[in-house]
Amino acid sequence: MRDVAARAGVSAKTVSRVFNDDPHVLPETRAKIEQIMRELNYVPNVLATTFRSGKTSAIGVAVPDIVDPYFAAIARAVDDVARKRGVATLLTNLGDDPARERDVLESLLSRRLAGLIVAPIGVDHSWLKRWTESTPVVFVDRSPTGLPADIFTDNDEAGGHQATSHLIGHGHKRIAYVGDSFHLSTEVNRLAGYRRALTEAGLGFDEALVASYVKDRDSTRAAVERLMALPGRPTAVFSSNARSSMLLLRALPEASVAVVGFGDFPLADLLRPALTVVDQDPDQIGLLAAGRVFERADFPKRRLKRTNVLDVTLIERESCKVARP
Amino acid sequence: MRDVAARAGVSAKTVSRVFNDDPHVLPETRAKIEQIMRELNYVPNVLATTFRSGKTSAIGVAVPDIVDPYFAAIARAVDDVARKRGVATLLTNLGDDPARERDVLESLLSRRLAGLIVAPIGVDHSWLKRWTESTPVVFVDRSPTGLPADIFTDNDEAGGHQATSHLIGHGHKRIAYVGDSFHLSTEVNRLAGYRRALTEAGLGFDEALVASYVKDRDSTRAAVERLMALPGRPTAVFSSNARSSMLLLRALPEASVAVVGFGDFPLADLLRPALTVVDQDPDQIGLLAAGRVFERADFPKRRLKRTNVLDVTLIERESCKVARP
DNA sequence: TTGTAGGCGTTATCAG
DNA sequence: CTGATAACGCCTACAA
Repeated sequence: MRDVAARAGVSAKTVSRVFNDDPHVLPETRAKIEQIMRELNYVPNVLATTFRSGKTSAIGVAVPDIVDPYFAAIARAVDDVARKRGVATLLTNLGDDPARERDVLESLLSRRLAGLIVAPIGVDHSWLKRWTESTPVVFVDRSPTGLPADIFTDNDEAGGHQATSHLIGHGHKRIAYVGDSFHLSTEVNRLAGYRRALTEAGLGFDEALVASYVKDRDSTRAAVERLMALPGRPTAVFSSNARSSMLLLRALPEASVAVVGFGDFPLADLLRPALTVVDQDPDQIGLLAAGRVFERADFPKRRLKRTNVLDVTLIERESCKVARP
Repeated sequence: MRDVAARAGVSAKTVSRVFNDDPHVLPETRAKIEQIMRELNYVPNVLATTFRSGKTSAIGVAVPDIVDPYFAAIARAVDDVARKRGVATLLTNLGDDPARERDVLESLLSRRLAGLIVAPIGVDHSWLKRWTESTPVVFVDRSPTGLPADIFTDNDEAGGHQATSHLIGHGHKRIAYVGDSFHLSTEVNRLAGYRRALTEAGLGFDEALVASYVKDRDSTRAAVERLMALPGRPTAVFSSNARSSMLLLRALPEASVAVVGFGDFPLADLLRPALTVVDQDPDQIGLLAAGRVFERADFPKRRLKRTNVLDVTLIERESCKVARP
């Protein structure tokens, strides 16, 4: 900037004004400076600007796993919204270690972002309080713990209920539940919905039918073997998330049990049998969360509903129809 | 920091020293300061540090589309490497407008990252030159244009040749090529491989068999209809990328033509027929690219091979066997 | 319309 | 081993 100012025979402040579209600059002065900026290939130091002003024109997104199409879709939806406002989106992977969540998030927050959207993996977010005083933080998919904050999530309980009821409607009486970890609000709620559906149908809840650590090929295989060897062998399975569904389809003996999954994913409809799913709307969640971040930033005092639950819908395909009991 | 220094009765510099593990601090002074830092919940301002030092402990990754599992895998692999070194990864979506590529990348670079990994969408990267003087930039998947730079890419030509030869081996003589845009080096090379295989087999290259704008449902449908109505109707298709493959499988009349795709994707093996693919190794690319960034950062003078081409391998499944001519 | 002074939080330098 | 001072590049406030 110094060089530009020197070459143009003006002060640094005037150069700064040109960049910030300050109207109080003579057109000719402006033209000259712009010319020299191009020549010198000058790009203002965003860092210095941010440092000085305390805010960057970027929002952060943190998700457990960027490879998961659900989170990728949320991230892209956020990016679309931010892009329209000329704001950059910085995405980061949380990984699978809850203990590192704080480090990763603070590394983002310390860049003085204009906002942060997070699908958490941790079990305590009270430490986030001091950050929320200066940066709007919006949760997606999973609720925060120990912190009041904006959250956009799916109606997991209703979805679990819908999926299970649908299988019951197809005549199944022994329905297994397959999921991964239980420290997430989503899983807890989906299991609750599953349980309620069973109870309402007078089927009763059997703990043996719950397989809760389906995370990779081995654990999936083990879970399937255990379930299939059960005295009252299940004729149907409710898979509580897309990752588990994909693993399950690989491990299940072909067309041996009916399946309904929570969460649609690419190609689910091209499988044989095509997978019946409870469809979430990650694009919508990303859209709303990004909108909320900007709304909080623009109108800090506005009172808004913190908890926002989106409806889910069942997409009936074929996998719920196989193996009628 | 000021508060901490005041409370500890030392200067700011000493506090700074404690943070930077400077050995020239009395253990008791250090203990006292650490104590007070905890009490005050002091977190150093990364921005100020970066601003001052000119380098952040973060690397950037920019990809065309984060929803594409290939790019998501690269990003996660990079993150894994960076995480082990205690470096954060900032990911960003380039989108589909080549004109915006520069803005997005400069917004990343101006944060003074320790390095940048980019799968470009643009057609000119000469402007990046001034940045590469201060920041290691490594390309992945697609080559840069107008700029010498590190690049890790698949052997696209060999892959195209392999896929096409494989179909020829199954007796096909009319093999279509389906891809998306042609301004990418990857597509150009895959087409070249396709062409070479045809020529080597004495089959000749027929421009009518090339469908180059398969980007969404409509364009895919149109392309398939055109190809199927051709006088010499193709009995096989080489799809030059995973996105096109997924679209194609949806649009193709069931089991009507043999297919080999470039790029594996989740569930490709569970489809009926299971898709035969040329397998890339995005994890490996991410790993190598991240390694190179750090190597360039640590040893600026070391001479390294710029262009790095990774081998691809054909995974034979079923889709290449249907519709034998 | 343009310029000057001061400071954002940290660290390098050099002195004590 | 510790401290004072200056500087990183920019912007706000104020002055000319």
